[in-house]
Amino acid sequence: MKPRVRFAPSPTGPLHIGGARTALFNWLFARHHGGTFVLRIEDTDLERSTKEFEQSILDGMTWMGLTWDDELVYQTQRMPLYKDHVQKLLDEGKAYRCSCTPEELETKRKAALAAGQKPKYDGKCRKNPPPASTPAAIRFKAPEMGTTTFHDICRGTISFENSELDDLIIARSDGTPTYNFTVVVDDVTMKMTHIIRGDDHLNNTPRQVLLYQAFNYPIPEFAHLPMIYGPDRKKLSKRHGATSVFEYKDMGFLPSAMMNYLARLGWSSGDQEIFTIEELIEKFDLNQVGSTPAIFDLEKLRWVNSQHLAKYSVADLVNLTRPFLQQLGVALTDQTYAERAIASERERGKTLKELAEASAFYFRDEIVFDPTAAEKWLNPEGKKILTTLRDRLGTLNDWNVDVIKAIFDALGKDMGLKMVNLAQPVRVAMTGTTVSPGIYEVLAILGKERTLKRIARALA
RNA sequence: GUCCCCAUCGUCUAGUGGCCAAGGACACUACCCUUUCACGGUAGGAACACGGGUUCGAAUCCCGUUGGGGACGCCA
Repeated sequence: MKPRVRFAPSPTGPLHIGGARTALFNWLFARHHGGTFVLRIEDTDLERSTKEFEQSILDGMTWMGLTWDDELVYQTQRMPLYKDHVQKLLDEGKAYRCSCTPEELETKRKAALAAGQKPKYDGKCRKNPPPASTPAAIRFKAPEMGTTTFHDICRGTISFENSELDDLIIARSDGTPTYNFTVVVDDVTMKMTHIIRGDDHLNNTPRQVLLYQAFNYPIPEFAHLPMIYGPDRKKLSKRHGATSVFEYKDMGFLPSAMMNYLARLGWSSGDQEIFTIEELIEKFDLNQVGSTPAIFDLEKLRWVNSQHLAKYSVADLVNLTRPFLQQLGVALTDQTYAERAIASERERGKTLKELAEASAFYFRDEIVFDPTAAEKWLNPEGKKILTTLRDRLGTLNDWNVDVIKAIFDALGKDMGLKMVNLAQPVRVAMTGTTVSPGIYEVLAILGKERTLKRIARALA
């Protein structure tokens, strides 16, 4: 049987790293087995759900390359289905009306917590049902005794004492259904075979299993993925910095690298670190997913990104880098020039943004001098070197690495200088900084005209 | 507090009872390459949380302890 899996985000925020990882594992599982991956928008929280967030999540999925099958499913469009299911439980005496107010419940919850107890609904309305005229939420009548056990692909058998659970609300007093209820109704009616989701849902699972049983529905396979933590070992959140996938896009990470890195958080295939998307699909399966939480490591992501970057042709790299250069106020006009420039810098940036920043000097009419670098190298000694160099370079007809190197070699000998003392003032004059590709290469790419212009400006 | 989950280098992980005096990768350090910075190369430090079992044999199985996390909503 081909698996059917889903990713079920609620549109109350942009797609974040944790969600992207969950979506990725579902997607890889479906693609590996030739199954179906569907997207369900859990928008029953009318207060916080927005169309903007929904679009943002969809855009994030698209950017990551996580293509979904079938039509999008919206929970808000399935209200009749939930109503029927609620009614069914009510008719069968498996649910009851509850008129306890949220304030009342909150007070009891706080009291229980203060007394060191697990907050649980006390069953007031289960014993004394409110009159039909009063407004009420609907609660599921959960068994008070016994044990609920289910199987998890990542963790094996997990069981909870039913006495730990309470009668959860399945419909609010305004009639809208709640999460633990819709999830069960949807997963069953959408014929999901595997529920792959974050570890934080593990505690919800026994409640959901009880609902499956109440409806006499078959129970799917569960796989609770270990969570992703920040460096402080707490659930990844805003205070850990960038959490939205778009922030990573803006930092210059490639979707394939994000996929690769995220896949390796909790999953592995021998000693392999770098995977193409095709390899990921081919090799991924849930039985190689571990159960230990992982800490998000930006440095490793950068390295993975650099490995993916290395696979691109120079022409592709130019296109990839263009938007980041634009953001720096730099426009690429000459394709050949751009390719030579980017090619010279490609080993020097682990992200597209870093690559753009390192390459920007090639394209600026007036480079920006780093004060420390200028002070150190554009001193009288440096200027003397630049003056002499300008004169000698000016006589050249050919302009390539070989002839430029010859000029530097001769100049070094004539002035009795080590190459580093010769190269650095020129480097600062050309790039504004002390860091760049080989100086002959930089000059060769810049061309005679730009080179002489920049020397003149450094001398000014 | 209660319940549930987790526990191999700083980090991601390999390991499914003997092939492990624990392997790879990121990061770090040193050296090489070298006109700077990278890239690349070589070398190095660095882990089975602790205590009991089971077994001829345990990183691997069981129990406990400790530590960490998650959940305890008319949020999802």
